[in-house]
Amino acid sequence: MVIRENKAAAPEIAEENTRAKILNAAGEVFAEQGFEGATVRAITERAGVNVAAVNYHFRDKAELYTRVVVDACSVRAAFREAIAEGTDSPEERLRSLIHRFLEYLLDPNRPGWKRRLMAREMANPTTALDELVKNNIQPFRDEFLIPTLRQLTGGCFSRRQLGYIGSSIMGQCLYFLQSRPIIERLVPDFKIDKSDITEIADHITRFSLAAIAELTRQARRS
Amino acid sequence: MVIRENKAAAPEIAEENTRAKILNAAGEVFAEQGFEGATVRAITERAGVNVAAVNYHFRDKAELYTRVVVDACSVRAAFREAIAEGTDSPEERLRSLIHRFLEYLLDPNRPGWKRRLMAREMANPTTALDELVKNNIQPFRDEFLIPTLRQLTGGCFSRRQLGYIGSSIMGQCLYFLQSRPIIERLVPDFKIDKSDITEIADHITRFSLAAIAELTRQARRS
DNA sequence: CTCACTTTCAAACAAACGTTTTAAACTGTC
DNA sequence: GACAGTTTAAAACGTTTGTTTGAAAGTGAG
Repeated sequence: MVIRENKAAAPEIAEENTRAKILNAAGEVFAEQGFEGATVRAITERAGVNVAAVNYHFRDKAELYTRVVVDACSVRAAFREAIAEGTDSPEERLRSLIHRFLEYLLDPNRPGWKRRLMAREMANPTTALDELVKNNIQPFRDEFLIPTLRQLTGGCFSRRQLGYIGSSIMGQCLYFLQSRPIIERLVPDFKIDKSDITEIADHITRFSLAAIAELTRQARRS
Repeated sequence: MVIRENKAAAPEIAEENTRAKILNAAGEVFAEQGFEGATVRAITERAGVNVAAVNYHFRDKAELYTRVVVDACSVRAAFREAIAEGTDSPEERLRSLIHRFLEYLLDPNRPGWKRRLMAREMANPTTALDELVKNNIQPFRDEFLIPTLRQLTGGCFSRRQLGYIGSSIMGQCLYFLQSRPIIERLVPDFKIDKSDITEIADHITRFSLAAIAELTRQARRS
């Protein structure tokens, strides 16, 4: 039985090789050219495999795209665990949420094409965006961010207002993913590495906590 | 000579008709499908003209796209004048800037395809984005927003920090353009009309002024 | 009405595209 | 080595695409 175990594993690895090559190459080409602009021949050429391999390993080009995009947008396991971790104060909690969200959006250790594909998907949605929102963004917002904001503001604001505050925070974070092409044109030599993410997160946290504190003060005064 | 003037005008009007039809139809189709996904036949069918008309009136599909996108991103004349208008206080000025920027991004009186095309262009840049940034976004940021922030903060922050504050404000505004597909999935029945723009602008102004006031206070205390 | 220019149109063109087909090569089991 | 199943490859297929072509129709001036 142990020998059979080994045998079953071997073809899996071989299959993974061509298939993995296609997935990676496809990710890059789709990120650069979008779905329509990317050709199966460009992808297979970059992968170093034969053009028929796409239809052997995937039903068609569209299925390849969906798989690649879903993978790019999928949550890193660490993300959900990290945002679920308890932290001491609501301030600290918001800080943590913002840091984690930015890490999810901008992780420099992930291939750049995943980040770019995610940005593309947000602008030109396919069904993958449904998954991205349902699995990652909506839980982040509804289960963690808004409740934290409710704590921070001590019940001073309506659900609608908390929603707007939430969008202000998410908008600041998403700016660095979605407006990257704009930023690069505004700020020469713009790049994001680990320390930049921390700096950005620190700024957004400071700015947002300051806003919340002041808004809460004003609300309590009236 | 006057008669020749009239004659010259007449064919211009006729030419504008087919050409305008193509531009409008192209705008819609490019907004829906992107450059590669949009076919010349889909565009001409929607425009109700012959497929060869595209090459008669425009050099090729790419030139049609560029013209359409540049038009979609072009500044409304009122926008530049409005943001150049003097206002009383820096607070009022920031309010005005935010309102105008949002109106530029989200104007419900403009065809929806222009807004969607602008969002697409930001995610998948062509040369049109260079123009958009250079003509609209960079002046807005560098000539109006940052100087206003400098006034509001009374010289407490470095250029870098003012840049971050600027990005926080712009990120909040761009969120409602760029993350529209996300918002629509988070918030059922989401729509933006004139009063929504005002409400959003009011929120972003309040949030941002509160943040700036508090951050400035903290900076002065240390 | 003639003429020159403009605009429109249908057909054609050449290339590209995603996909299919078929056979060869590969792999693993008995 | 035979066999069955998997994987790879090149060629072919049918369709689509952007563009070109050549002629007809339209327009306006003299």
